[in-house]
Amino acid sequence: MGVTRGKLAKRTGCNAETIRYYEKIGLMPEPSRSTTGYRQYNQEHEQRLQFIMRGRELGFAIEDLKSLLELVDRKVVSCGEVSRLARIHLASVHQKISDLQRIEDALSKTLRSCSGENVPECPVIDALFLGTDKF
Amino acid sequence: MGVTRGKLAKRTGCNAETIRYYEKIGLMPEPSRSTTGYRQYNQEHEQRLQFIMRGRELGFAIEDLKSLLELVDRKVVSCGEVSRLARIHLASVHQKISDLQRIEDALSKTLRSCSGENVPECPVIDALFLGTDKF
DNA sequence: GCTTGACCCTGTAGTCACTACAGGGTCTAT
DNA sequence: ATAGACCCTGTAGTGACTACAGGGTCAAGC
Repeated sequence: MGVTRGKLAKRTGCNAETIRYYEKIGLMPEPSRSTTGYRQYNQEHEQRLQFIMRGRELGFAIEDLKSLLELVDRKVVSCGEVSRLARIHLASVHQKISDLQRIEDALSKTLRSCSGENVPECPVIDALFLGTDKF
Repeated sequence: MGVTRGKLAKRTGCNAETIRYYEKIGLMPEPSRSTTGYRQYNQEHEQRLQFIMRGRELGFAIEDLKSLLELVDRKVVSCGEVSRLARIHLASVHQKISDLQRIEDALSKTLRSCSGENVPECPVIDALFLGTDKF
């Protein structure tokens, strides 16, 4: 009863080594073992792993997911606490986006003044060396 | 003649340990030393470090900066090659932004359906567990 | 029954770009 | 002379994995 690590990996799309890693850091519980020591995963493990994978896709840190899963495990899921964590995360995603947009802006401005030809004057290099006010 | 590592750190705003790290990985050259073994940095080192710092701020990877600085060192800076590297980097910044925007979208959509009150039904947790088509 | 190959186990080291010690030496000011 | 701020080296830690090395196990085919 129960699937091996490799099969769980295939079913979820998670790397098999990553599953072992999640167990090591306490994000996935230790599953039961076969007589020969093979891990045996059940439906609950699969759901939990998918929870983790969806959370990671949304950019939640491992620690965030630990907190969320702890709430689930203790069955004290309160929408208040969850939405607080999610809003904090949303704010940091927002911050990352605007940082990257600033970078994109500076880069594309500099590239626009670049001929792209094989001439030795390069505005990209100059901008990095001289620090124009673009950055 | 020349400033110590700590002083270069202060002048550039770079962490002093980071300067040592950049030397170790071959991004900064080994400077000359005082009789007692202290590193002595000059103007050229400072310019190079600022180049690196501006590049990092723009999200260039260390390896990218190595490539760019190699072109500079060999005095074969051709705008063609530089702009090629910069365009590749710009594309990856662009990709990151749109990934994050997708995440932002999914998160804020889910949060909108969340009351934020202390009720046990939480759409954020449900979304992670059940995998709604939002993600 | 034996072999082959695909799986599983463990622990450890590598990735990236730093950061933070520990355990020593040096420099400057009082 | 001594205190405190600096400098040196090497190493270990971060986050989130990934990739071995060196073994054991399982299922299929012959």
